[in-house]
Amino acid sequence: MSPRGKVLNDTMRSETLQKITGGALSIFAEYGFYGATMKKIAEATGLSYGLIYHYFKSKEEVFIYLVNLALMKTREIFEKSLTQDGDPWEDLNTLSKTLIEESLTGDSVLFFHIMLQALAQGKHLPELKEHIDKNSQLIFEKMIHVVVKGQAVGKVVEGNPIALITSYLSMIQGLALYMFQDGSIPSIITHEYLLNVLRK
Amino acid sequence: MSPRGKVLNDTMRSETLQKITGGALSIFAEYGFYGATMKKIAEATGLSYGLIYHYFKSKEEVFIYLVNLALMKTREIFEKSLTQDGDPWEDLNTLSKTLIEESLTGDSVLFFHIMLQALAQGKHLPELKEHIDKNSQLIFEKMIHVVVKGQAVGKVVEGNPIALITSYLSMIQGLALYMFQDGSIPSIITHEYLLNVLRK
DNA sequence: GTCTATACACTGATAGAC
DNA sequence: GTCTATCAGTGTATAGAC
Repeated sequence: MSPRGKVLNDTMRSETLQKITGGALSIFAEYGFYGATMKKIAEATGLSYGLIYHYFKSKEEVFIYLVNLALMKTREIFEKSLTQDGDPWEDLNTLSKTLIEESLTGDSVLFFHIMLQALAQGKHLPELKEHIDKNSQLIFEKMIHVVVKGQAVGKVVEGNPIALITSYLSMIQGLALYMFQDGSIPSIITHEYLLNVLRK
Repeated sequence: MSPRGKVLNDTMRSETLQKITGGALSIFAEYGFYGATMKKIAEATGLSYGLIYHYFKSKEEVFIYLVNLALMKTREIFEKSLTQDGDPWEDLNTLSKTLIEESLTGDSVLFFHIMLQALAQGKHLPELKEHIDKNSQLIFEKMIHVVVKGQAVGKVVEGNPIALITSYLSMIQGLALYMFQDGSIPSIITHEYLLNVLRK
């Protein structure tokens, strides 16, 4: 999972490693796991081909490393926004605002694209599927509390909470896909449209 | 675009061609354009490797053919559902019901997966992007009329119609992505959750 | 740590037998 | 129409010089 088995998740070992992961992120996001090649990644970083193998032992390991990074960033957003100690609708508002205004803009959207590629093509990377499933479940559990509480106070629309959350998360992934093609879309989409999914 | 340049879109030339497109559909849907190989496709059809090249001149041509098929099926659904001569909300209800209950179930979902793969990785197939953009625009135009009319009669929520439609279409693509992983989700998602995006 | 050169398998596409 | 055999090019990963 982690390169050379010693790198911590919070701080990168060296500047070179940052260059590699940065280049790999953009290439994997654009071409997917199979379409990305080590040659393209090397060219994107400006470094030499063989050097990547000094930091990662395989292409698959680079990809899994980046997906885990994306999973961590995503979970962090959900955990920070859903404080669960005040108005549940306020939590959902903060979450939606953060997702639309921060996660789906600039370079941050690359992490969503990586997730997209992992979901669309990662069926044959078992280790990947495990991590994704585990993290998705944690996010789901976190949201269920807020949604149910929101329904109790009459702010969230009726319906199966699992179905509502699935709808919500689906729209985010779908929006990320749209922004893949056309970068001009985000400007007209505000968090209010995302909240429409849950609003009573 | 069309195999050997003479095949009509409505009727397949032979049973063999159907086998090829069927196998190719499932492989492309699962692996994406780059991850799919002609060998895998041949194995999925049960036919020999070289035979595919008797019907299509390249892997790219097979993919583009299938994406166009998916685009046509998608457009057909939108055009049939949005009659535009009655209650606009009724149109949106019909559309949502068809999408959830027919398009996102069984083998039909493979066409959405193909679209997903094309959107996620088709940036470097220019011919593809053209067709997708053209068809997307037609769908958008068709929907705008209904959404604006729905807002006029107070059934559709306020907001930028383009943003509302983008939200709606994003959720569908996102749901297709979810069903890629977990086939059990569709059972709890009804068209009502999709309509929540537009409901006032 | 960083680079170039290379081994080796796989892929897309073609040729040609039946 | 259908098949097997094959070619040229590309891809991952490694070896080894500096």
